[in-house]
Amino acid sequence: MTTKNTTDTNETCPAQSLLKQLAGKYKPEVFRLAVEGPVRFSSLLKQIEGSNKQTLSVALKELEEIGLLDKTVIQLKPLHIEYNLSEKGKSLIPVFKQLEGLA
Amino acid sequence: MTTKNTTDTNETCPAQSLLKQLAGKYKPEVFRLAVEGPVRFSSLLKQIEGSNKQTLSVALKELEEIGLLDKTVIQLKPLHIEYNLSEKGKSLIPVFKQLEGLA
DNA sequence: TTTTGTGGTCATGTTTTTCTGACTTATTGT
DNA sequence: ACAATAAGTCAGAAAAACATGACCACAAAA
Repeated sequence: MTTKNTTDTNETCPAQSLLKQLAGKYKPEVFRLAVEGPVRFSSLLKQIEGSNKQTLSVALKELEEIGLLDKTVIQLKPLHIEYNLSEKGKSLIPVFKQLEGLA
Repeated sequence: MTTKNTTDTNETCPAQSLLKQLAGKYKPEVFRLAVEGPVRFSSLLKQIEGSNKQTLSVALKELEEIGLLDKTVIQLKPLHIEYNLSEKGKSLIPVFKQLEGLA
């Protein structure tokens, strides 16, 4: 495993980790939908063809963890949760735009 | 029930595939080095810590396939091959720059 | 002649990611 | 009472990505 560095972050390339985190299944899709407005778990499940709970759940959790989405409990009574693009998330919009232009 | 679909082409998001193709192991790293000048198989293997032939080989092949790198045989006698950033590849530089700024 | 270097492929493992189906807590609808 | 919706979790299986070591052709150096 070539363990040679004290800090275990062999990240010579800054884009590497971010890129990996963004590329996960459904993530670009979720991001794109979140740009248009708040998104919800069950709606995403229906909107994203072939998606499944587990993967979507992990995708949302990770997008939240890296600070691109904010999770908000809107109501407890009929449980209602929303995910919104954070400021950091918004700062990624131009990157996506460029990417889409090249795809 | 994860909605069964007749047509199996679920590419609603244009950034999706490109993002996935860029995020593979060593790929951002290779890209970054290719920005600085032509890169070669064996040099990359040494430069990229913990890299292995197989994965690197696949990475180069895929970067070539999606048209980001151009492969050139420089010499046959002592076999010498170079990979250079293509025009499409160069057009991705600003995207990477932005990504690095946010990472 | 054996080793070194370039640029890989191939078969086989291991690891990570993704998928499936069952289950949960709580509320509203029939 | 029973089913449905919301927003998930959990265990296990399948698929995709990644790593390892052997091997190949060819050339040059020791």
